[in-house]
Amino acid sequence: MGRHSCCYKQKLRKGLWSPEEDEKLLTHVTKYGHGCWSSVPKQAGLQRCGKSCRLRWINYLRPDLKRGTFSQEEEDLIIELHAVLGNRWSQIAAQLPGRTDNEIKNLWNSCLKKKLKLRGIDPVTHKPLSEVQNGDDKDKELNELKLLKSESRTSDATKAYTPIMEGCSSFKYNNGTSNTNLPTNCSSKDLLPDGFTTSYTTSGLMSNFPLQMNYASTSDTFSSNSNPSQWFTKTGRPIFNMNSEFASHSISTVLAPAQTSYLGVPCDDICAASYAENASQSHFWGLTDSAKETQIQVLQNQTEEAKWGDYVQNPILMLPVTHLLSDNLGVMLPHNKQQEEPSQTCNMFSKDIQKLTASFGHI
DNA sequence: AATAAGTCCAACCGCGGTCGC
DNA sequence: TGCGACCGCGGTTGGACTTAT
Repeated sequence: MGRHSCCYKQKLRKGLWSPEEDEKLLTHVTKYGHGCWSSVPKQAGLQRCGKSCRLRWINYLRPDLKRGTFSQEEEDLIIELHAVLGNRWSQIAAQLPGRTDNEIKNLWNSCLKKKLKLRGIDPVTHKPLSEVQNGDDKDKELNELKLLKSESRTSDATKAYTPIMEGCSSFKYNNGTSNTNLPTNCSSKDLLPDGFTTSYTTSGLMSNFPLQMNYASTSDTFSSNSNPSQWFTKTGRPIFNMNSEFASHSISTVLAPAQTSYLGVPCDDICAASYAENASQSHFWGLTDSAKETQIQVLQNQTEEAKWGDYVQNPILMLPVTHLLSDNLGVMLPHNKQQEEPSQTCNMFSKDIQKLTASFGHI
Protein backbone atom coordinates (compact mmCIF):
# COMPACT_ATOMS: atom_id res chain seq x y z
CA MET A 1 0.00 0.00 0.00
CA GLY A 2 1.12 3.47 -0.63
CA ARG A 3 1.73 6.27 1.74
CA HIS A 4 0.44 9.80 2.00
CA SER A 5 2.93 12.36 0.78
CA CYS A 6 2.96 13.82 4.28
CA CYS A 7 3.89 10.39 5.62
CA TYR A 8 6.95 10.28 3.38
CA LYS A 9 8.10 13.65 4.62
CA GLN A 10 7.64 12.79 8.25
CA LYS A 11 8.56 9.10 8.07
CA LEU A 12 5.27 8.13 9.57
CA ARG A 13 3.87 4.67 9.97
CA LYS A 14 1.73 3.19 7.25
CA GLY A 15 -0.40 0.12 6.79
CA LEU A 16 -2.51 -1.74 9.26
CA TRP A 17 -3.17 -0.26 12.63
CA SER A 18 -1.98 -2.09 15.73
CA PRO A 19 -4.27 -2.49 18.75
CA GLU A 20 -2.02 -0.10 20.63
CA GLU A 21 -2.46 2.57 18.00
CA ASP A 22 -6.19 2.02 17.99
CA GLU A 23 -6.26 2.37 21.75
CA LYS A 24 -4.32 5.61 21.63
CA LEU A 25 -6.51 7.13 18.97
CA LEU A 26 -9.72 5.93 20.58
CA THR A 27 -8.71 7.26 23.95
CA HIS A 28 -7.65 10.59 22.57
CA VAL A 29 -10.69 11.22 20.41
CA THR A 30 -13.09 9.99 23.06
CA LYS A 31 -11.52 12.29 25.60
CA TYR A 32 -10.80 15.40 23.58
CA GLY A 33 -12.65 14.98 20.31
CA HIS A 34 -10.71 15.04 17.08
CA GLY A 35 -10.72 18.78 16.46
CA CYS A 36 -8.13 19.37 13.79
CA TRP A 37 -7.14 15.99 12.49
CA SER A 38 -3.68 17.11 11.55
CA SER A 39 -2.91 17.74 15.18
CA VAL A 40 -4.47 14.53 16.48
CA PRO A 41 -1.53 12.16 15.86
CA LYS A 42 0.87 14.41 17.69
CA GLN A 43 -1.45 14.90 20.63
CA ALA A 44 -2.31 11.20 20.75
CA GLY A 45 1.29 10.11 20.45
CA LEU A 46 0.88 8.39 17.12
CA GLN A 47 3.34 8.12 14.26
CA ARG A 48 0.57 8.58 11.75
CA CYS A 49 -0.62 11.44 9.61
CA GLY A 50 -3.89 13.13 10.47
CA LYS A 51 -5.51 11.83 7.37
CA SER A 52 -4.76 8.27 8.36
CA CYS A 53 -6.11 8.89 11.86
CA ARG A 54 -9.30 10.37 10.51
CA LEU A 55 -9.83 7.43 8.21
CA ARG A 56 -9.20 4.95 10.99
CA TRP A 57 -11.66 6.69 13.25
CA ILE A 58 -14.37 6.99 10.63
CA ASN A 59 -14.08 3.49 9.26
CA TYR A 60 -13.23 1.49 12.35
CA LEU A 61 -13.13 3.17 15.73
CA ARG A 62 -16.27 5.26 15.65
CA PRO A 63 -18.51 3.99 18.46
CA ASP A 64 -21.68 4.18 16.42
CA LEU A 65 -20.46 1.79 13.78
CA LYS A 66 -22.53 -1.25 13.11
CA ARG A 67 -20.56 -4.45 12.85
CA GLY A 68 -21.32 -7.59 10.96
CA THR A 69 -22.67 -8.48 7.59
CA PHE A 70 -25.17 -6.41 5.74
CA SER A 71 -28.79 -7.37 6.05
CA GLN A 72 -30.88 -8.07 2.99
CA GLU A 73 -32.76 -4.85 3.56
CA GLU A 74 -29.53 -2.91 3.71
CA GLU A 75 -28.32 -4.47 0.49
CA ASP A 76 -31.59 -3.69 -1.22
CA LEU A 77 -31.45 -0.14 -0.04
CA ILE A 78 -27.90 0.25 -1.29
CA ILE A 79 -28.87 -1.02 -4.70
CA GLU A 80 -31.83 1.26 -4.87
CA LEU A 81 -29.91 4.27 -3.65
CA HIS A 82 -27.13 3.50 -6.08
CA ALA A 83 -29.65 3.65 -8.88
CA VAL A 84 -30.39 7.21 -7.85
CA LEU A 85 -27.08 8.46 -6.57
CA GLY A 86 -24.54 6.44 -8.49
CA ASN A 87 -21.15 6.06 -6.85
CA ARG A 88 -21.84 8.70 -4.25
CA TRP A 89 -20.95 6.40 -1.43
CA SER A 90 -21.05 8.97 1.29
CA GLN A 91 -24.59 9.93 0.31
CA ILE A 92 -25.59 6.30 0.29
CA ALA A 93 -23.88 5.68 3.60
CA ALA A 94 -25.80 8.57 5.10
CA GLN A 95 -28.96 6.53 4.66
CA LEU A 96 -27.50 3.50 6.40
CA PRO A 97 -26.76 4.25 10.03
CA GLY A 98 -23.63 2.63 11.32
CA ARG A 99 -22.26 1.87 7.89
CA THR A 100 -19.34 3.66 6.30
CA ASP A 101 -18.97 4.74 2.73
CA ASN A 102 -15.89 2.57 2.46
CA GLU A 103 -17.78 -0.45 3.71
CA ILE A 104 -20.60 0.12 1.28
CA LYS A 105 -18.20 0.72 -1.56
CA ASN A 106 -16.43 -2.50 -0.82
CA LEU A 107 -19.69 -4.40 -0.62
CA TRP A 108 -20.77 -2.95 -3.91
CA ASN A 109 -17.57 -3.78 -5.71
CA SER A 110 -17.18 -7.24 -4.28
CA CYS A 111 -20.72 -8.51 -4.15
CA LEU A 112 -23.61 -6.36 -5.22
CA LYS A 113 -22.30 -5.70 -8.71
CA LYS A 114 -22.10 -9.42 -9.33
CA LYS A 115 -25.54 -9.99 -7.94
CA LEU A 116 -27.03 -7.42 -10.26
CA LYS A 117 -25.27 -8.94 -13.23
CA LEU A 118 -26.60 -12.32 -12.27
CA ARG A 119 -30.03 -10.80 -12.31
CA GLY A 120 -29.40 -9.46 -15.77
CA ILE A 121 -29.10 -5.88 -14.59
CA ASP A 122 -26.31 -3.56 -15.52
CA PRO A 123 -24.78 -2.36 -12.25
CA VAL A 124 -23.85 0.99 -13.74
CA THR A 125 -27.11 2.00 -15.35
CA HIS A 126 -29.41 -0.31 -13.39
CA LYS A 127 -31.05 -1.20 -16.62
CA PRO A 128 -31.28 -4.68 -18.08
CA LEU A 129 -28.07 -5.80 -19.69
CA SER A 130 -30.02 -6.60 -22.82
CA GLU A 131 -30.93 -2.96 -23.08
CA VAL A 132 -27.53 -1.56 -22.27
CA GLN A 133 -25.53 -3.73 -24.53
CA ASN A 134 -25.42 -3.84 -28.31
CA GLY A 135 -23.25 -5.46 -30.93
CA ASP A 136 -20.00 -6.74 -29.55
CA ASP A 137 -20.77 -5.36 -26.19
CA LYS A 138 -23.83 -7.53 -26.10
CA ASP A 139 -21.84 -10.64 -26.81
CA LYS A 140 -19.31 -9.64 -24.23
CA GLU A 141 -21.91 -9.08 -21.58
CA LEU A 142 -23.71 -12.27 -22.39
CA ASN A 143 -20.48 -14.17 -22.11
CA GLU A 144 -19.83 -12.48 -18.84
CA LEU A 145 -23.27 -13.42 -17.63
CA LYS A 146 -22.71 -17.00 -18.70
CA LEU A 147 -19.43 -16.99 -16.88
CA LEU A 148 -21.01 -15.64 -13.76
CA LYS A 149 -23.73 -18.21 -13.93
CA SER A 150 -21.14 -20.88 -14.53
CA GLU A 151 -19.25 -19.71 -11.50
CA SER A 152 -22.40 -19.91 -9.50
CA ARG A 153 -22.94 -23.48 -10.53
CA THR A 154 -19.51 -24.48 -9.42
CA SER A 155 -20.21 -23.24 -5.98
CA ASP A 156 -21.63 -25.71 -3.52
CA ALA A 157 -23.82 -22.99 -2.21
CA THR A 158 -25.42 -22.28 -5.52
CA LYS A 159 -25.64 -25.77 -6.90
CA ALA A 160 -28.82 -26.25 -4.99
CA TYR A 161 -30.46 -23.43 -6.87
CA THR A 162 -29.07 -24.18 -10.27
CA PRO A 163 -32.39 -25.30 -11.70
CA ILE A 164 -33.69 -21.82 -11.12
CA MET A 165 -30.91 -20.44 -13.21
CA GLU A 166 -31.03 -23.11 -15.82
CA GLY A 167 -34.52 -22.26 -16.77
CA CYS A 168 -37.43 -24.56 -16.36
CA SER A 169 -41.03 -24.06 -15.58
CA SER A 170 -40.99 -26.50 -12.74
CA PHE A 171 -37.78 -25.76 -10.97
CA LYS A 172 -36.86 -27.67 -7.91
CA TYR A 173 -35.23 -26.53 -4.82
CA ASN A 174 -32.67 -28.87 -3.40
CA ASN A 175 -33.73 -28.80 0.15
CA GLY A 176 -31.41 -31.57 1.15
CA THR A 177 -28.51 -29.33 1.91
CA SER A 178 -28.17 -26.60 4.42
CA ASN A 179 -26.94 -23.15 3.65
CA THR A 180 -23.84 -23.45 5.74
CA ASN A 181 -21.56 -23.32 2.76
CA LEU A 182 -22.90 -20.11 1.42
CA PRO A 183 -20.38 -17.52 0.44
CA THR A 184 -19.82 -15.20 3.31
CA ASN A 185 -21.03 -12.13 1.55
CA CYS A 186 -23.80 -13.61 -0.47
CA SER A 187 -26.76 -14.68 1.51
CA SER A 188 -28.91 -17.48 0.33
CA LYS A 189 -31.72 -15.02 -0.03
CA ASP A 190 -30.13 -13.64 -3.10
CA LEU A 191 -30.13 -16.93 -4.79
CA LEU A 192 -33.46 -18.15 -3.66
CA PRO A 193 -36.68 -17.25 -5.34
CA ASP A 194 -39.38 -15.59 -3.40
CA GLY A 195 -41.26 -18.12 -1.35
CA PHE A 196 -38.14 -20.00 -0.35
CA THR A 197 -37.07 -17.22 1.89
CA THR A 198 -38.74 -17.49 5.21
CA SER A 199 -38.95 -13.98 6.45
CA TYR A 200 -37.70 -11.75 3.76
CA THR A 201 -39.93 -9.32 2.00
CA THR A 202 -38.97 -7.00 -0.76
CA SER A 203 -37.65 -3.77 0.57
CA GLY A 204 -40.49 -1.56 1.47
CA LEU A 205 -38.18 1.17 2.55
CA MET A 206 -37.81 2.49 -0.92
CA SER A 207 -41.06 1.31 -2.28
CA ASN A 208 -42.22 4.83 -2.86
CA PHE A 209 -38.86 6.45 -3.22
CA PRO A 210 -38.96 8.38 -6.44
CA LEU A 211 -36.21 6.57 -8.11
CA GLN A 212 -35.35 7.33 -11.63
CA MET A 213 -35.21 3.63 -12.03
CA ASN A 214 -38.37 1.76 -11.45
CA TYR A 215 -37.32 -0.58 -8.72
CA ALA A 216 -39.20 1.50 -6.25
CA SER A 217 -42.03 2.53 -8.42
CA THR A 218 -42.99 -1.01 -9.14
CA SER A 219 -41.91 -2.83 -6.07
CA ASP A 220 -45.11 -2.26 -4.19
CA THR A 221 -46.99 -3.97 -6.88
CA PHE A 222 -44.58 -6.80 -7.10
CA SER A 223 -43.86 -7.29 -3.48
CA SER A 224 -47.50 -7.63 -2.74
CA ASN A 225 -47.92 -10.09 -5.51
CA SER A 226 -45.70 -13.10 -5.39
CA ASN A 227 -47.10 -14.62 -8.50
CA PRO A 228 -44.72 -13.65 -11.27
CA SER A 229 -47.18 -14.58 -13.92
CA GLN A 230 -49.15 -11.57 -12.85
CA TRP A 231 -46.27 -9.14 -13.05
CA PHE A 232 -46.54 -8.92 -16.79
CA THR A 233 -49.15 -9.83 -19.27
CA LYS A 234 -48.35 -12.46 -21.79
CA THR A 235 -47.20 -9.78 -24.15
CA GLY A 236 -44.74 -8.53 -21.64
CA ARG A 237 -46.70 -5.53 -20.51
CA PRO A 238 -46.40 -4.55 -16.90
CA ILE A 239 -49.61 -4.82 -15.01
CA PHE A 240 -49.91 -1.27 -13.82
CA ASN A 241 -52.05 1.22 -15.58
CA MET A 242 -50.27 2.08 -18.77
CA ASN A 243 -52.40 5.15 -19.19
CA SER A 244 -51.12 6.67 -16.02
CA GLU A 245 -48.56 9.40 -15.87
CA PHE A 246 -46.27 6.86 -14.39
CA ALA A 247 -46.26 4.76 -17.45
CA SER A 248 -45.95 7.58 -19.88
CA HIS A 249 -43.08 9.25 -18.10
CA SER A 250 -41.08 6.31 -17.06
CA ILE A 251 -37.75 6.15 -18.80
CA SER A 252 -36.57 2.97 -17.26
CA THR A 253 -37.35 -0.60 -17.79
CA VAL A 254 -39.91 -2.23 -15.65
CA LEU A 255 -38.28 -4.64 -13.34
CA ALA A 256 -39.53 -7.06 -10.84
CA PRO A 257 -37.95 -6.73 -7.43
CA ALA A 258 -34.41 -7.88 -7.69
CA GLN A 259 -34.81 -10.46 -5.00
CA THR A 260 -37.33 -12.31 -7.02
CA SER A 261 -35.81 -11.85 -10.41
CA TYR A 262 -35.26 -15.50 -10.99
CA LEU A 263 -38.91 -16.12 -10.56
CA GLY A 264 -40.05 -13.11 -12.42
CA VAL A 265 -40.36 -14.68 -15.79
CA PRO A 266 -43.69 -15.04 -17.40
CA CYS A 267 -42.44 -17.69 -19.77
CA ASP A 268 -40.77 -21.04 -19.63
CA ASP A 269 -37.25 -19.75 -19.74
CA ILE A 270 -36.67 -18.57 -16.26
CA CYS A 271 -33.06 -17.49 -16.46
CA ALA A 272 -32.39 -14.00 -15.29
CA ALA A 273 -31.06 -12.76 -18.57
CA SER A 274 -34.02 -13.75 -20.57
CA TYR A 275 -36.24 -12.32 -17.94
CA ALA A 276 -34.52 -9.04 -18.20
CA GLU A 277 -34.95 -9.16 -21.91
CA ASN A 278 -38.63 -9.86 -21.53
CA ALA A 279 -38.92 -7.03 -19.12
CA SER A 280 -37.20 -4.66 -21.47
CA GLN A 281 -39.73 -5.43 -24.13
CA SER A 282 -42.28 -3.67 -22.01
CA HIS A 283 -40.20 -0.55 -22.11
CA PHE A 284 -42.32 2.28 -23.46
CA TRP A 285 -44.81 -0.19 -24.53
CA GLY A 286 -47.03 1.16 -27.22
CA LEU A 287 -44.57 3.67 -28.60
CA THR A 288 -42.75 3.54 -31.87
CA ASP A 289 -39.00 3.14 -31.75
CA SER A 290 -38.39 6.72 -32.72
CA ALA A 291 -40.88 7.95 -30.16
CA LYS A 292 -39.18 5.91 -27.49
CA GLU A 293 -35.80 7.33 -28.36
CA THR A 294 -37.15 10.84 -28.39
CA GLN A 295 -38.78 10.42 -25.04
CA ILE A 296 -35.69 8.89 -23.53
CA GLN A 297 -33.56 11.72 -24.86
CA VAL A 298 -35.90 14.37 -23.52
CA LEU A 299 -36.00 12.84 -20.09
CA GLN A 300 -32.27 12.31 -20.00
CA ASN A 301 -31.71 15.91 -20.94
CA GLN A 302 -34.06 17.05 -18.24
CA THR A 303 -32.18 15.04 -15.72
CA GLU A 304 -28.76 16.14 -16.86
CA GLU A 305 -29.74 19.76 -16.87
CA ALA A 306 -30.51 19.70 -13.21
CA LYS A 307 -27.54 20.13 -11.00
CA TRP A 308 -26.38 17.01 -9.27
CA GLY A 309 -25.35 18.95 -6.27
CA ASP A 310 -28.92 20.05 -5.85
CA TYR A 311 -30.10 16.52 -6.09
CA VAL A 312 -27.68 15.35 -3.52
CA GLN A 313 -28.35 18.12 -1.09
CA ASN A 314 -32.03 18.04 -1.67
CA PRO A 315 -33.25 14.85 -3.23
CA ILE A 316 -36.68 16.37 -3.30
CA LEU A 317 -35.51 17.88 -6.53
CA MET A 318 -35.22 14.46 -8.03
CA LEU A 319 -37.42 15.27 -10.93
CA PRO A 320 -38.98 14.52 -13.31
CA VAL A 321 -40.07 11.33 -11.70
CA THR A 322 -41.20 12.59 -8.34
CA HIS A 323 -44.58 13.50 -9.64
CA LEU A 324 -45.12 9.89 -10.40
CA LEU A 325 -45.40 9.04 -6.76
CA SER A 326 -48.57 7.78 -5.41
CA ASP A 327 -49.79 9.64 -2.42
CA ASN A 328 -50.68 6.62 -0.43
CA LEU A 329 -48.36 6.69 2.51
CA GLY A 330 -49.80 6.94 5.90
CA VAL A 331 -46.88 8.84 7.34
CA MET A 332 -47.00 12.57 7.18
CA LEU A 333 -43.96 14.73 7.45
CA PRO A 334 -44.14 17.87 9.54
CA HIS A 335 -44.52 20.83 7.29
CA ASN A 336 -41.30 22.60 6.61
CA LYS A 337 -42.06 26.13 7.57
CA GLN A 338 -38.80 27.40 6.19
CA GLN A 339 -39.74 26.27 2.79
CA GLU A 340 -41.96 28.71 1.07
CA GLU A 341 -44.92 27.20 -0.63
CA PRO A 342 -43.58 23.71 -0.84
CA SER A 343 -44.78 21.97 -3.89
CA GLN A 344 -46.93 18.93 -3.81
CA THR A 345 -44.03 17.02 -5.22
CA CYS A 346 -41.84 18.10 -2.37
CA ASN A 347 -44.40 17.04 0.14
CA MET A 348 -44.76 13.71 -1.45
CA PHE A 349 -41.08 13.17 -1.47
CA SER A 350 -40.82 14.30 2.07
CA LYS A 351 -43.01 11.42 2.98
CA ASP A 352 -40.52 9.09 1.44
CA ILE A 353 -37.78 10.59 3.48
CA GLN A 354 -39.99 10.26 6.50
CA LYS A 355 -40.57 6.67 5.70
CA LEU A 356 -36.86 6.09 5.52
CA THR A 357 -36.46 7.91 8.77
CA ALA A 358 -39.09 5.81 10.41
CA SER A 359 -37.40 2.69 9.19
CA PHE A 360 -33.85 3.59 10.07
CA GLY A 361 -34.30 6.00 12.85
CA HIS A 362 -32.38 8.84 11.35
CA ILE A 363 -31.66 10.81 8.25
C1' DA B 1 0.23 -30.78 1.11
C1' DA B 2 1.51 -27.27 -1.93
C1' DT B 3 0.41 -23.52 -4.49
C1' DA B 4 -2.11 -20.87 -7.75
C1' DA B 5 -6.17 -18.19 -8.22
C1' DG B 6 -9.79 -15.64 -6.41
C1' DT B 7 -12.03 -12.75 -2.84
C1' DC B 8 -12.42 -9.37 0.51
C1' DC B 9 -11.46 -5.28 2.95
C1' DA B 10 -8.54 -1.89 5.34
C1' DA B 11 -6.00 1.72 4.09
C1' DC B 12 -3.75 4.86 0.83
C1' DC B 13 -3.88 8.18 -3.23
C1' DG B 14 -5.17 12.12 -5.42
C1' DC B 15 -8.42 15.40 -6.48
C1' DG B 16 -11.74 19.09 -5.56
C1' DG B 17 -14.08 22.02 -2.25
C1' DT B 18 -13.92 25.03 1.72
C1' DC B 19 -11.99 28.14 4.84
C1' DG B 20 -8.94 31.39 6.91
C1' DC B 21 -5.26 34.49 6.31
C1' DT C 1 -7.80 37.70 -5.05
C1' DG C 2 -4.45 34.26 -4.27
C1' DC C 3 -2.52 30.85 -1.54
C1' DG C 4 -1.97 27.14 1.56
C1' DA C 5 -3.91 24.04 4.99
C1' DC C 6 -7.34 21.06 5.84
C1' DC C 7 -11.21 18.04 4.97
C1' DG C 8 -14.03 14.77 2.54
C1' DC C 9 -14.82 11.90 -1.17
C1' DG C 10 -14.34 8.26 -4.79
C1' DG C 11 -11.00 5.33 -6.85
C1' DT C 12 -7.39 2.16 -6.24
C1' DT C 13 -4.27 -1.11 -4.20
C1' DG C 14 -1.72 -4.41 -1.06
C1' DG C 15 -2.04 -8.12 1.49
C1' DA C 16 -4.48 -11.44 4.38
C1' DC C 17 -7.51 -14.97 3.86
C1' DT C 18 -10.17 -18.55 1.35
C1' DT C 19 -11.01 -21.71 -2.26
C1' DA C 20 -9.76 -24.52 -6.12
C1' DT C 21 -6.61 -27.47 -8.42
